[in-house]
Amino acid sequence: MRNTLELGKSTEAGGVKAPETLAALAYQRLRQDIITGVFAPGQPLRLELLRQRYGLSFSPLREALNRLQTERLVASAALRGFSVAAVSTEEMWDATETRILIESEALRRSIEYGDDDWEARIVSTFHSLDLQARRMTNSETVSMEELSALEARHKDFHGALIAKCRSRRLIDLADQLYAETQRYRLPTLTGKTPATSRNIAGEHRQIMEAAFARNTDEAVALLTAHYRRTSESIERFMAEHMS
Amino acid sequence: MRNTLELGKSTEAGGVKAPETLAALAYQRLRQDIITGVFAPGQPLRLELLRQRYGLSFSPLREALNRLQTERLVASAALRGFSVAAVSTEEMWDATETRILIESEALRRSIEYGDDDWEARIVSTFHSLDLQARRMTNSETVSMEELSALEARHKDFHGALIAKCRSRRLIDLADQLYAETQRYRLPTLTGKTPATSRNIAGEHRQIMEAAFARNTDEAVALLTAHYRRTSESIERFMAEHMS
DNA sequence: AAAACTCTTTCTTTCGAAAATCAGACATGT
DNA sequence: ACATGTCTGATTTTCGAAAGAAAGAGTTTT
Repeated sequence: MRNTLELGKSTEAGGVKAPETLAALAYQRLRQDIITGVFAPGQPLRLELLRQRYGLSFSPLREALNRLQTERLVASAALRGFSVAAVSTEEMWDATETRILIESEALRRSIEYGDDDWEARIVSTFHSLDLQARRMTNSETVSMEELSALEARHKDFHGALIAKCRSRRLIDLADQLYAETQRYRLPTLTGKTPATSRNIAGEHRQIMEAAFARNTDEAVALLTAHYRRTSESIERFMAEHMS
Repeated sequence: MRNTLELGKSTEAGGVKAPETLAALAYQRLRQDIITGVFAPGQPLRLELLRQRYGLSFSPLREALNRLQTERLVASAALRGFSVAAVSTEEMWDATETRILIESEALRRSIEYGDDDWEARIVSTFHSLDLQARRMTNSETVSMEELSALEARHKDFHGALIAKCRSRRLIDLADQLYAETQRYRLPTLTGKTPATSRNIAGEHRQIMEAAFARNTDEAVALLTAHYRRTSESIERFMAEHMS
């Protein structure tokens, strides 16, 4: 009896491609479940548990876990299996500052090489993000679906900013670091829903406008401040609420 | 019958740790064989072949290949297996410029935080590298062992420069990018043995001295020029010798 | 001859069981 | 009581076989 490789064919929005092997499927689902906090930081990832949860065998799970390990979302001890990577302010800051380094350079190059198409995509993703954010501030209840939709739009916007940097490596690294830092912004960790404390939309707009004005240094400074503020806010929260 | 996990216990020099699982062993050996050109760029990596070559089963090999894929040393098509990542001037330059970005920042921080211990290690590794290089320029024949010894010393020196940057991520990224760029410096690709065309030792010494003088901008500029010169030289060679 | 189809071969991918290892409980001796 | 050693159950890691997919050869059809 075998899982007959009938995988989701829909090429969904938000940059998620249909997996072509079970290992790729395991990677996507595990990654998502770690990023969204379904599995808590530090929690052991027992193979048997995952096998049941995803209906897969050891091999594809193991491959997925190995990939996630190199992305620092999963930790593993020699013969003691895997666990969700732990969180700490040190790790958060290292991820944040590395992300700033990568995205600053990527943004510089994108501004240099960016064309009409680039601007169009930024405007479009900014608008989608803004719309989703407004929709959520108006309603009292925030569903899980809306939260992940907001997250997807947010990711799209930041992706659009650096899309024209002409470096596969910078884009992939930004992607990785986005996933790492996303874990720290989770309501399960910070207790509050995003977009409440600061004027996030305003910061995004400022970055966009500086980029369009080809004001490179200004755009980079704004982006840097944007990321540092977020991490500082999380650091404050963690200091208060965790012993 | 099973491979009884009796792994090399010796903690060898050059930053190679004894593997604790067969998957880790497979990773190390495969990585080395790809970096040193035992497997040519673009060459398919058939599982059966690897199984025989390393005396391992599919599972550990597959895990190793997956890890190497995220490091861009191995490429894989959906259901068509793995192959050694192809080489191209575009990829080389992307790797080079990304490396410059990472190591420049890492060097800046290392200079800021570096202590006596840091300087000592740089002096020591520079000396070892210099010694090995002199040994090789004097003798006519260059053995494979000497070449890999030189490579190890070279890696140690560049590692020592950025060792005190206080960022796991920057160090690991530098490591990865070192491996990527190393493939382009291979005699099998460039035709010539290293350290012949330029005054490599002199460039290294300049970087070291600028770092010790806490002349940050100068050190970074020298390091950048060092890497760009190498890639330019390889690019010239490739343009001449490959159609 | 070109296109479409089937068959065969080759290879990857997945599975589930077997082996190896670890962690903790229990017992033994000092 | 405190080490020290052994056993046991849980878990990871590895293996080899089986299933599935792709590429190419040969065959038939248009």
